[in-house]
Amino acid sequence: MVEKKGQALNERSLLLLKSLIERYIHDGQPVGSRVLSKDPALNLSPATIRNVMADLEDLGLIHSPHTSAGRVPTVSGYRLFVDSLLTVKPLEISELNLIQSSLVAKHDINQSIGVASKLLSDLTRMTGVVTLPKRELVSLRHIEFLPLSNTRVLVILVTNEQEVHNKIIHTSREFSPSELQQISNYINTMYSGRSLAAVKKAVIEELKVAQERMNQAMLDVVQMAKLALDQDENSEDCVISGETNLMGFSELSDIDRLKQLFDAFSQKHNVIHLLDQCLNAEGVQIFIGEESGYQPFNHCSLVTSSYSIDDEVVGVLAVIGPTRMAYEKVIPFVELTAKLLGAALNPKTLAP
Amino acid sequence: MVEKKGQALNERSLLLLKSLIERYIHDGQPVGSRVLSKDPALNLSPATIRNVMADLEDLGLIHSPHTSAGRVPTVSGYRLFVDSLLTVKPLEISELNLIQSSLVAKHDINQSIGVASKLLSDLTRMTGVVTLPKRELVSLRHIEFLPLSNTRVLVILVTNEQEVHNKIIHTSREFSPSELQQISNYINTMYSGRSLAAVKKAVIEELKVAQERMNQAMLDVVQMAKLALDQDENSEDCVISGETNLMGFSELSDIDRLKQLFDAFSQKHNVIHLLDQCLNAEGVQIFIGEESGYQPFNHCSLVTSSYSIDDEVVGVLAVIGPTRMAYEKVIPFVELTAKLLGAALNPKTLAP
DNA sequence: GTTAGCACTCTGCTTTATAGAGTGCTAATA
DNA sequence: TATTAGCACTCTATAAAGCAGAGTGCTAAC
Repeated sequence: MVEKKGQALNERSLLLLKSLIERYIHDGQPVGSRVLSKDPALNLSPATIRNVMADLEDLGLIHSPHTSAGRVPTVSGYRLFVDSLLTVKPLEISELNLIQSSLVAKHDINQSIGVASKLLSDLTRMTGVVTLPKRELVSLRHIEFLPLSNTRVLVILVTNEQEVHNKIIHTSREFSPSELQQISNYINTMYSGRSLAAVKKAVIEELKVAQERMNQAMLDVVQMAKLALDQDENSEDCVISGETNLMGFSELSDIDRLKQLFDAFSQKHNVIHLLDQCLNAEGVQIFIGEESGYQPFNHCSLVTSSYSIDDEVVGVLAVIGPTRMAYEKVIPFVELTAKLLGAALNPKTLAP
Repeated sequence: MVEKKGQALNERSLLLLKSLIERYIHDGQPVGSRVLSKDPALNLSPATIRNVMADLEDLGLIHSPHTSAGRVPTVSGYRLFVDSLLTVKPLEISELNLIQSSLVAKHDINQSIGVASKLLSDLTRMTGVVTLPKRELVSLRHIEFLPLSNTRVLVILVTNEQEVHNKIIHTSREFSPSELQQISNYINTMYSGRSLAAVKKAVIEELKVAQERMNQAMLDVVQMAKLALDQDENSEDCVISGETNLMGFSELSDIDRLKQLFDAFSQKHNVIHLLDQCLNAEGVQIFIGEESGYQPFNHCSLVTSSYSIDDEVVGVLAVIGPTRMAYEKVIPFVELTAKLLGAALNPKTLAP
């Protein structure tokens, strides 16, 4: 038995680990050999179980808070569990219906995002986050310039049927309403239908050409377009709901830890940065405890999934909760919500 | 002494109450007769102080957590304190400068509100709230309609130089761009410069007239205007910052209480409703403990002030913290912030 | 009216005792 | 050789007991 240390685990050890973690997730208390011995799937005596547990502890998969206290999973233990041991549980019909009906209802983008975030938090009783669709990836439908006072111009940017942005830019000189009209006409005919990223790229290209050719009219157009497309920094990039749900969990009941967590939620940019990493990965991705690399989430897990509009990944959503969460339910739930949110945002699937 | 019960308090008792509350606010622990006897302003023996404290307790101004524990102020005690005993402390120059410079900087309305809220929370190390200016009270500068698909129309509403709203409305029939142009021209010439409330009233009046005279063109105009002006329900009406600051206070360290408090913050509408009550009152208003009548705030105090643009009250700001807060500093601070926020939002004081 | 003195009460902390849970090790068993 | 029963041991959690300290209310003296 001692020689086995560090070697691959056999079937029985894995089954035992699975059983232990399931039990711990359910009860929230360190699991001892006695309770596990009653699991009919194992059918082992407490003594044998203790031997196996000692092996698992040597491998760093479980850990004993103190001598007389059963075992709890470590991060590595959870990792192994979600990667290869987990039996995902199909969603209940009622939940499925709720998600479907909530997201299908007529909403603009922001409302849909809000609904999704609230669904995530309400149904899991944890915290839900949804990032807004990356602006560069949606396409330009229509742009409009309205003169305000002096050199200030209001830009209205319609990205698809549902979504309208507005912002104020400061131009280098004063433009007349008809000039502005001309400029927007030009941009609309040239670029509408293309993605904002593509438009931005094209505009920068045009800028060079216009400068070379000393084409003032063209220069006005592209400079204006550039100003209009430049990112606004302080835009709210994600919607978080159900923060207070996390206050109920005993593993997060430490007030300092909670403060860090809630500070993180109100800062947002760190959360966004973390989620942005998932933009590339398709499907569900999980961060357990310190795996997120973000200290306030050390005692939390994130179950994330990117979501796509028309097969293009545009955003990420996630459920945040204590490491001890019902992964087998949360994972399929996050997966489905991502899928349905993507569908709900797709202009093609919307009634005109 | 016994006959005095229920009668007006003499000078000395009030001075003692003041001293006691100041001490309690400073230390956060029940104040006993021994410590108060060392206050040179009182110059009384512990025994005498105990007698006076017994009177104050009979009057419900202070309260003893248990037999051997000094006294703490009750809500009535705090009330008397802030109403008649408090010596407000002038702001420090550095704070004054910070507020001034932060608010004077060029911002649009939303940014100014955010800055004010953050100032309130940062400088008090408690929670800051600022309601957005009541929309009815600002005046219409410009309105514009852009056709989207079918019967959907994008409304751009410019209320003053800094502020732009946009929303989508559904019209009864399809309008051509030129029709929309005509309609907006008409509304702009007729109503711009008037307050939104006045415009709304006038529109409803016109609606009747147009219906009577069967004037279809006019009917189109006013119906469109009405749709454009109707309130959007789910608009975010206030900005809260520094929620997590409240996690540091021992009197709020109960996790259930905190949960209630944070739920209240994320719901917002109850907070807004509470603050709306202060719209009528000029100057600083204070709610201590249960006085707010809103259960989650039972262990908190609110120091509120309305703020005005051009002598017209348009919104409210507040600091929320534990009942045991440094009122003498918070009050002048809230007062000043309200004044400077109002000035910062006044278009007349802004550079064109 | 004010104050010193004193018995009394209540908290908060430390100490001690006890029951219970769970372990690791050893020796017996299949 | 793998499994199991048995047992001494460790650690926690909880309650009970003891004790110092803070503060009070009351009485009697000033």
